[in-house]
Amino acid sequence: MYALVIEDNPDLVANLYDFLEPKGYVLDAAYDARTGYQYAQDKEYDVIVLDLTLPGMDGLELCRRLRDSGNTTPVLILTARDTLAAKLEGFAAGSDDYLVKPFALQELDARIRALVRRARCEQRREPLRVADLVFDPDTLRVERAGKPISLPPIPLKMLALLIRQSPRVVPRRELERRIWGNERPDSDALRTHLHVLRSAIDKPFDTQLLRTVHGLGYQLAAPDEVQD
Amino acid sequence: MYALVIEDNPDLVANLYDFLEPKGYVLDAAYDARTGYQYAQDKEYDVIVLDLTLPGMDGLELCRRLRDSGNTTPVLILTARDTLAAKLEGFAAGSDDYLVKPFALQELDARIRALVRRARCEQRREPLRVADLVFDPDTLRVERAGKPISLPPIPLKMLALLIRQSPRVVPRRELERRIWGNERPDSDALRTHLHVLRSAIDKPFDTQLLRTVHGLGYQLAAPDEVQD
DNA sequence: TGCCTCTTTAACGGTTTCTTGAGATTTATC
DNA sequence: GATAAATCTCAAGAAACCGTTAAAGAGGCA
Repeated sequence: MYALVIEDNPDLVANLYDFLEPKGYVLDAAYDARTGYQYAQDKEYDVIVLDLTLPGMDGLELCRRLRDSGNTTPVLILTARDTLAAKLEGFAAGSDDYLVKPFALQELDARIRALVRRARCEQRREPLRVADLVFDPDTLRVERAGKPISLPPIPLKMLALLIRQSPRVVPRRELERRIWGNERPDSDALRTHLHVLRSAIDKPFDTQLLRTVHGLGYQLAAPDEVQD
Repeated sequence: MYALVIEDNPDLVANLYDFLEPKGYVLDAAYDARTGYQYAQDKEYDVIVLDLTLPGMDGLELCRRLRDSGNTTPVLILTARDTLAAKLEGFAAGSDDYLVKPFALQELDARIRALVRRARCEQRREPLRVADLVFDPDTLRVERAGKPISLPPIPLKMLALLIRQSPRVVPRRELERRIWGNERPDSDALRTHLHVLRSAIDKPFDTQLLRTVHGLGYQLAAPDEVQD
């Protein structure tokens, strides 16, 4: 789980590292608002933990800007301001949760997990479809036009990611991160796996579902949803 | 917005009605756990507000059973138990938020809204529009007057920025900063990209949407939104 | 051990996109 | 109107990106 901590108190950040990393989090920390905003825009996180009193920019302003720019990563505000008005402002700025200092690290962990569980929207248990392509997340079976298709693990994972997001254009970086996490290969292996996936699900058929959006990412969608 | 309140204190329930219904909620109330569980299974709610101390069954147990039976409706726990252990138990049972009594009704409202926003998985974001120009932030599709338009990444990003801010005049510096961060190119490349964007979305049509405000910046707006 | 599949790395050619710079045009100001 | 500053337009070389293929590691399994 990837989390971005935007907080200017180094002691608190150190605490978070100590407590959360053993639990499987991968943390990035930003000590001022500008850096935090930049990180949030450049990388994909599962959650952003945000302090409100920051050098550079108000935390609320940061949250608003993220939302304005289309970023939907869950935001948990962590602050000493405990007035009702402050909380309401926090939610109005587009945050998802508001935790008042001092707080228990375990509660923070629990709240983050609850948030991420929600935000991933993975409740779907029925087969997913795009045009005549079907993917069953339970059995991991893939078929197109009734014909079963077998895929190696990585291309299968890519398909799962893409079909869940369909017809969204999934940025290349996001795909890489969801597949390899932090230790992505040195080379551009994504292209090769994508080629395998494409050969399996598109090549034998005449309508193409997996499209490349040059410089941006990949998109799995029925032709009538995209039309050029 | 449909909410189910499972709570045995009639005064509190009455308060919730008074406060939430004018805000557009439609409330169902259950005064014991068994009834609450029944309601939750029979109808679809946007959110369930759950007290923990209930006649019939423990609130946590109710929450667990809901989750076990595949119900993914957001659950907000509302209780007087404010120990850390109780909170952790609440989240472990599958709830999404935990609010300790006494609480402000406005905070409850804010938290419910945040939850519902998430749970609806509105990752299918609404297309943005200015006059007959449409931009879909998910699929990155751009069209004007029904005709699809294809754009390179940077002009596309500029369009995304401008259309989100419409009809604000966005200063040139701000555009540059949002696109390149701090390492902007040496030359004035912005103009070229702007030119590409303009050729694509304005040139083939007779009303001009992307205006230059000399000395200040650029503005994307329908003609009737601008004062000359 | 030997065969198999999967993953990674590397290289090529083709394509799209980005930057740069220079000349033409517009706008503000006097 | 004239002038300076800001902006627009355009084309060409540089850089980045993409699809494809091949071959070298890595690991499972008989």
